Amino acid sequence: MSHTGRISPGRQPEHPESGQIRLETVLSALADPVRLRIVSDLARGHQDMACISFELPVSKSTSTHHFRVLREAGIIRQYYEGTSRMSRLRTEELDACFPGLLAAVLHAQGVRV
Amino acid sequence: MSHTGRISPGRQPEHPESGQIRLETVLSALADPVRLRIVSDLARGHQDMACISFELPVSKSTSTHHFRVLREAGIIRQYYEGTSRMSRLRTEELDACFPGLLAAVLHAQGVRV
DNA sequence: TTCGTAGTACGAAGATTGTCAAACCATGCT
DNA sequence: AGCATGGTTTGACAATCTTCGTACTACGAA
Repeated sequence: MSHTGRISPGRQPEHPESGQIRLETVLSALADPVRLRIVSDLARGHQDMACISFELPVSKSTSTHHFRVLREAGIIRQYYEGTSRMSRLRTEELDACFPGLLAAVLHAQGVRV
Repeated sequence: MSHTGRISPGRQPEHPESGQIRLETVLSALADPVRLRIVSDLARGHQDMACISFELPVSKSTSTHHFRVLREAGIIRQYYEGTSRMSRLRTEELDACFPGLLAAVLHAQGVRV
């Protein structure tokens, strides 16, 4: 883990910019139990987790799908670290777009903010 | 509007109780442009509107569908007044279940709370 | 270079969703 | 009674979503 962390071209996942994040897309992304759990886990202090460490009740490919939905909605940011794909919540950006939204969702999920 | 407002049996729409309202269902219900607009319109002081007065860009039956989704999610309460079905936001109950959620969504929609 | 690990890509199957038109029902008015 | 209005029900269709297994790629370690 001491080197560059080089990434092969075409492996940088696409993220929407803050200004492009749409409310409906965010709500839609959060309206799924698996994704809601991913978001809750991330907020519970497990920032920058690899996909594998979530222990989701779905297959690998389904897992990839859900992370992509969250990423394309603008809810998480992902980057590679070795073969692992790390995820973190885009908390500040999301709060700038939709103040209080993520906090309300997390609070409803029992995550203390 | 001076009389009893009698309702034929079987026409009282079913609503979930406060305790039965689920976050995922609420998020899912709000993740649609037509329904988001209905909720915004209701919040913009048009409480207790008949379905007809929303001027939605969909057919009658689709309109019925969206109002049902909102009602079954616990977001609106509906009752009959003559042949009209009136709707109102379940603001307090929703805020008791998921504090700040509706406010955040409405704020993101440009509705001042 | 060979192998294992972490994840992605690609169908495909099945369920859900948003939409409509047509037929229907309930209420109020004439 | 008859009619107009507001809404519901039904059935259909297309699109999207969730899920999976299989095959594949990228990286790190031996």
